[in-house]
Amino acid sequence: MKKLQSVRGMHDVLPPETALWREMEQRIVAAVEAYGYQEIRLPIVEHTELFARSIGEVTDIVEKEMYTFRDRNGDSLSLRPEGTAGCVRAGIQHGFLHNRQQRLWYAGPMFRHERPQKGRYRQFHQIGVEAFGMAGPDVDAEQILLCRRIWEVLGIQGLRLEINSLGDLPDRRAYRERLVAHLREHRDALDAEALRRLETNPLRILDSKNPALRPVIEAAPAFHEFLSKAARDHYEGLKRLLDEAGVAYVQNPRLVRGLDYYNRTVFEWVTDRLGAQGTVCAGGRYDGLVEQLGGRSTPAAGFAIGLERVAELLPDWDAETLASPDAYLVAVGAEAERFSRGLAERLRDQVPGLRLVANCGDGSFKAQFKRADRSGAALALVVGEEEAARGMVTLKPLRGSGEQVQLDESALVAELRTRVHARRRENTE
RNA sequence: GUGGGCGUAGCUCAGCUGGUAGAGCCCCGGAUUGUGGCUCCGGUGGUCGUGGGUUCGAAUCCCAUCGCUCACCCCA
Repeated sequence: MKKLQSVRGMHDVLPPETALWREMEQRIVAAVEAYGYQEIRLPIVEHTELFARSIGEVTDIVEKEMYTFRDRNGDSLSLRPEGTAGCVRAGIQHGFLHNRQQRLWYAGPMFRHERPQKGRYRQFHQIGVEAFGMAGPDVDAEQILLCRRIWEVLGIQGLRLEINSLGDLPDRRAYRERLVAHLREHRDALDAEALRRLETNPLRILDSKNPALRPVIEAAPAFHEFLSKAARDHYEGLKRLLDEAGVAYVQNPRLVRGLDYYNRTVFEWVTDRLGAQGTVCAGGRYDGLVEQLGGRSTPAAGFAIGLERVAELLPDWDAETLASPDAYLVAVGAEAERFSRGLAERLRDQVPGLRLVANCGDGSFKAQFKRADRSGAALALVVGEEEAARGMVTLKPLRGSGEQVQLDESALVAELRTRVHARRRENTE
């Protein structure tokens, strides 16, 4: 039989690494909620049409990266390649974008059929936020500040913020036309790649690394000359807000998007520590999307964080410790086992947040202590015939200093409460 | 879709110019009759990714194939 294996580009997260992920997610969510964003839970599968209409028919994502399949009744469905489309769809469907502001966040897996490499997977995970009903650059700035706070609480340093304005749709159309015209005039100077992009995504040609194209690219019209007054003011407003907040940024006029729905502000947080996939977080405005999907015209802005990439940048948290239980209950002998089963349940009742492993599968004191040690527990609780007969429990610290002591149950509960509390505080600092 | 690197025990790897498989870690037991971590002793565990070829003989050489990985491309 062929060896069973996970699908290419889709990975398991195992303990103790899962503890790192939980910690990371909890901190991000806490930061997001500190700005009043509320959680929305969305389906992983949507009608294919939703993504075609929002992300864009001719984008790489829609053309060749979506997991698309037929439902039993013939509908074309797709695994979501990103979160914004579903969020907007839900907003329109339930009418919660009408005439009001909304700040929402979501988290979960996204799917793109790409060739996997470092930082790029076929199932990857994002936490994203979307804000609706706010047209000014203040929300853009707020979201960038939110990002900064997230890096702060995660202890991640050295990210570079890049920003740009894509202008509004008419600006972009006008620019695109002029750019295509310019490139057509110099068709002979273009390479095969550029010629292909001329039809699909001409803005991308500006990114070409081929030095032979440099003269043509430098002679191309500059986009910022095509920005409308309103878009320019918006962009200037954003920069002023960032300056006031003390956020450092780099203007990158070549920062564009693989998704068609963005307009005006786009930004990315980038690292050079991850190899080729350096974008850790990307976002921007998409004022036209709600209307494009059939809702009433609604300004909107959002961003998404790539969790696999962020996880790679995390400081050295001690996964073993985060994942390990507080105590391991050792019980040897029939009487002791009986007593310890009841004891374990009472302790879980009375000590909030206690993570207690009760020994299963018999074993000598020696064997059970070995298990206790390997479980990573800070404490061993020991019940032998002697303790069981007297209703006592021996508490033995397994890490650090401290002698073992015999306690009755209420003293044990008190002791565990203070230890668990102290440990929780430690881990959230 | 294209290219580079790599596939040997659960994990990390060694195995030189072909002579038919090893270490460390992990796991289990013992030295310690109610006490883990250190040390020592013993043990479990591999169709050498898969298929074919060359050869008396292949983990080792050749071909194919699959997988992983990194990069191009694209993006979170």
